[in-house]
Amino acid sequence: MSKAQERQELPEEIQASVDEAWPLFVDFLKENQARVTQARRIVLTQVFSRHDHFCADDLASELSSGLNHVSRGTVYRTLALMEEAGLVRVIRDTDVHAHYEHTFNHPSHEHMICDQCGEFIEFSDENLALLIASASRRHDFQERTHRIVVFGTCEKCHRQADGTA
Amino acid sequence: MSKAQERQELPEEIQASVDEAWPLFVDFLKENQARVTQARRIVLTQVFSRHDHFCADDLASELSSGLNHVSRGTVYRTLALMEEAGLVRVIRDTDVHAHYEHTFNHPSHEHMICDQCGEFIEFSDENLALLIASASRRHDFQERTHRIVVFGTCEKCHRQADGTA
DNA sequence: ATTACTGCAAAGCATTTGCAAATGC
DNA sequence: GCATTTGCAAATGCTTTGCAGTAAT
Repeated sequence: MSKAQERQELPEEIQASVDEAWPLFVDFLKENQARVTQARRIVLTQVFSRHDHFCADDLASELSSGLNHVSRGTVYRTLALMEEAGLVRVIRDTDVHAHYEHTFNHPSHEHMICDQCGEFIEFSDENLALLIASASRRHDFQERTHRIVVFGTCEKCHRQADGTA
Repeated sequence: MSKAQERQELPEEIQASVDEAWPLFVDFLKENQARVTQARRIVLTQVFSRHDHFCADDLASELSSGLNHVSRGTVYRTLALMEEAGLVRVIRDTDVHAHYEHTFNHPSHEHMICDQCGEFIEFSDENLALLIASASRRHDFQERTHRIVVFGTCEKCHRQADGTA
C-alpha cells in the first residue's frame, strides 16, 4: 500500500479532527468485537474531510473511485457504525435520502433548512435543550437524543424574492 | 353509488372533524384549480378516521380494498396535496417510510418516539415555539414550520427494563 | 487459522410516474 | 367536450443483503 493511501494530505485542522476521532472509533470497534479496517478508516476520514452536511449516497460516490476506494455497501454499513459510536448524526428529514453530519468537535446545534435553496443553517440555543429535557422528565421519558429542524426561507432567498420578484 | 359510500358511519367526533376539514380541503383545491373528487374525499376521511400517527403505506393498504377503494398512487398524491393544504403534517424521522398525522383540530405539539416500542408520545411547550421563533429572527430566517422529535425510552419500556431485566 | 469484513451485484421497498380510461367541471 | 385525475403496473432510487473472496486478529 502506498504512503499516500496510508495518510492523506489534509488541511491541518481536518487532520487534527481525524486524529482525534479515529482513536475513538477504534475504541468503539474494539469494545464491540469489531475489526479496525482500512475501509473504516477511509470512510471516517472522508466524513471529516469535506463535509458539513452530506448524504450517504454522495459520500459513497466520492469513495467509489480513486485511491481510497470503498464500496457503496461498506459506506452505508460504516456510517451506521459511526452513528452508533456517536461520531455522526442523521438528519433524515428533508429528502428521500439520509443526511448526516459529524458530531465530533462540533458542539450541539440544530438546523434550519431553506425550502428554496436547500441550505442548512446551524443554530443553537441551550434553552431549547433544557426545555426538552424538562418535558422529557414530565413524561417520564428517558431522552437519548433529540432533533430540531426549522423549515422556511433563508435570508438570501427571501431578500431575492422581495427585491426582484 | 351506495349511500354507505357517500357517507360512512363514523363516530360523531370523527365525523365532526371530517365535516370541518373537508370544506377546507375543497377551498384549497378550488384555489389551486384542482378538482374535488371522490378519491380525495375518501382519503381525507380515512386520514381523520382512525389515525393519530400513520404511515402513507398503511393508509394506502387500508384503502386498497373494500367499498372505498383508492389506489396507492392516488393516496400518495392526495397526501402530498393535504400537506400543502396544511391539513396533514409529516414526521419523516424515525423510519424508512414517511409518518403523517393530521393537524386539523389538533393543537401544535411535538413528539417523543420510543426506541424500544416505537410509540409516539405527544407533548407541547409553547416556550419551545417561542425560542425557535426568536432563533429564526436572529438568523433572518422566515420560519414556515418546525419539527422537534425526542428519541429515547418511554416510561413503560424503561420500567420494564428496570423491573425484570 | 479463524472469523469478520469487503466488494459486487442483485434484491428490497417506499414512493413516483406514464398512460389509457374515467370523472369532474 | 375538455382537462384533470385515477388506477394500474412498471420504473425509480436509496438502501440493504447474500455470497465468495479478502483481510484482520
